[in-house]
Amino acid sequence: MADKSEQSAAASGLPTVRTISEVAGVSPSTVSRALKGDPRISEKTRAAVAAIAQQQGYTPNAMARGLVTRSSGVVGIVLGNLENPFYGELVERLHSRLVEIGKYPMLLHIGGETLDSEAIKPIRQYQMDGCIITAARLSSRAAETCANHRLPMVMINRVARIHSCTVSCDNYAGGMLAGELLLEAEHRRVAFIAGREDTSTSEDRESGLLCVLRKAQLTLAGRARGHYTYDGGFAAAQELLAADPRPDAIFAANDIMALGAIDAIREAGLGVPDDLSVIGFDDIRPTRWHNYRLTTIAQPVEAMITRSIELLSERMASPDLSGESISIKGEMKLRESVRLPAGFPANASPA
Amino acid sequence: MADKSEQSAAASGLPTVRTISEVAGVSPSTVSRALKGDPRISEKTRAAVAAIAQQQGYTPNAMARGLVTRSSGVVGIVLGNLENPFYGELVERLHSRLVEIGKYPMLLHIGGETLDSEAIKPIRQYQMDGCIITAARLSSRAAETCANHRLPMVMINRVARIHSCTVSCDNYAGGMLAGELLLEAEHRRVAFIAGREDTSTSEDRESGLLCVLRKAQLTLAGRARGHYTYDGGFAAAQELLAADPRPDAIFAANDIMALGAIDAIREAGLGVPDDLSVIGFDDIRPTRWHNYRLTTIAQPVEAMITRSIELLSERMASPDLSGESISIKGEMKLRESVRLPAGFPANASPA
DNA sequence: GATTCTAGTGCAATCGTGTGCGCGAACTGC
DNA sequence: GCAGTTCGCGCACACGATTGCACTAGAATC
Repeated sequence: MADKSEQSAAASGLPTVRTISEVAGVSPSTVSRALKGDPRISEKTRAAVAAIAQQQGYTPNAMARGLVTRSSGVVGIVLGNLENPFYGELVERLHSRLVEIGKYPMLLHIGGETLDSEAIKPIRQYQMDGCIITAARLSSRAAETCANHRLPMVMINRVARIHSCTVSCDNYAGGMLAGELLLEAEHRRVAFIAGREDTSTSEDRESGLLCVLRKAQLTLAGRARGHYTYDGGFAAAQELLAADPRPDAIFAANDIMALGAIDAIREAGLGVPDDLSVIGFDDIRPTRWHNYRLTTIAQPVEAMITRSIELLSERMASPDLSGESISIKGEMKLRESVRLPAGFPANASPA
Repeated sequence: MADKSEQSAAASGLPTVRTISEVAGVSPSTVSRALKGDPRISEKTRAAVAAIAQQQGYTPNAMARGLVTRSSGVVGIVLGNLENPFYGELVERLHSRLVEIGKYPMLLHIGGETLDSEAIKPIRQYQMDGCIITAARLSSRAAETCANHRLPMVMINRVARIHSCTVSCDNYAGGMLAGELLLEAEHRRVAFIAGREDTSTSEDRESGLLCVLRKAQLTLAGRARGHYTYDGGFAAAQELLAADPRPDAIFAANDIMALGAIDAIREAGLGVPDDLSVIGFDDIRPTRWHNYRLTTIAQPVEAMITRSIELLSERMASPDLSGESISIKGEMKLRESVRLPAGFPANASPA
């Protein structure tokens, strides 16, 4: 017995259940149960074990535990392009919420490209409990792997092409909000800067805008692609400005492109919002910078994360729950890149 | 035998070494060795095992492996405030380099605050192989924990208060570069916007600047704190502009603050670089935005990451290597926020 | 042809934790 | 006082991969 204890101590130097059990004079299983609060263990034993564990600085080995419970406590995270501050904010909050529920996030992938099966290998290697995906599309093989593995998965701002959960901002309603504001500000030549080809977010935001325009018997005064980047937005705005007559308002599918558009408009010698109004989507930090003061539709990040964690937790507890899609309304943030409608109260939000 | 195989298959559905071994008609140990390329296994057996593993879609269980090898393949990552795009860029590249060497990054902490011992718990739980820390300070207890654990650790842009490795930009030389450029541009009233109180990066950049000024028999024309944020830089610039005579150039300890400063200067009705030159540090994406075109000292991110991974790899292989500090020179990026020195070639870099 | 050597493989223990089942003691009820 | 129940705990195995050592078969040597 003493030999065994010395062996394990020599092996890693860190206390294990056996270390604790020998000090406490009980069996390893009792230690394990005591620390998990198993009701079969007497309160007296429990307290004694807990005290010794505390004093020895015991921390359970997550790998050993994961091996037998088949639950590693690890959640995979796939991030979009971090040049867009939106994802930075997202991952920061996601991280703390995951830690709160006792899970730790492992980075699977960063960047916008399609997620291939190589990138999701660690999901199987580490027997991940779940996965949160933002702004990337799974390759068909990768999706298949996830499905076979019955991996609880939540996609943020992505439509589900496979059986899974999604949480997104109500992009269609957001597009409508933007359109309504621009119409109230008496704009009639509204142009749109789209994101990437394959993203439903950009499409939905555009559809919302179009719906509102149609009701007012208007059509789009211009349309260009901005690839969700500043440079893309800049170039797209230049393209739109070349039209004759030029648009009097631009709605960009996200903030980064809107900022690019503002700079392009100004570089063309025009003023925002004097000559053109610009409205974005996301409400990232730089929209508040004094140079921009961009009016935008804020994504309800807090609510989206709360729901994502809920959906994920539920499915980690019962993997057979069916897929669910949640859509949350965004909120208009009125700043100074849109000409205010006549007699419009500065601090009110349009319905 | 058949029973056992069916049991393990039923347990998880995924192939294990045993599954492979039974199909191949060899023992699990042979499978393990064959897949690791052990020279004792004949080429014929190796190929057969590899083929079956491939066909069955076998992926080794990292937790089981980690349990016995005491190496989890996980590397902890501590990130600074992701509102600063610098860290976004950093983590994106760190991630891909880590994956290249077969390690996976787990997020330990995001944000600028001191790292307490709660946040680094997963290091022990998951028996992490190493840790990369950017822009956060360890609490004394956390540092002690790392030291006891002999955790290979590399800090990026942080001075080591404990026995470990650091990789940083040569902040002092960078400060000198900035100072020299401003003097060549015939500025004589140079002000500085500092970062947070406790950061050596800000201090070193300031010292470099001061050294150059001193040589030219000048002193700082102003100094304010910007807390490494846009708003902080904005407010700091306002404070500096209130001085009489006001500075004719501002060096900010990082780009985000420099951008805030530019906006403050313009909001005060002054021009950049006509009335004041502004220079930053980091070379984040927004410095290239058309509205700013900020001259800055670029951190050698690629080189810094390469060295960090090297240091970490070496120490994961031999944990007893002693601490090492590497400092890499940054590079001046000439843009338009600094008035060009008379007769200064636009595309040359100052010595 | 016997012996030594080597290449190739299998056995069994191990890492640290969780858990089904069994066992003894105490307690209850009549 | 005895049977049945409950309570508290330990035994032993499992999870999936790695690895030291033993073992076998064939080759090489004398």
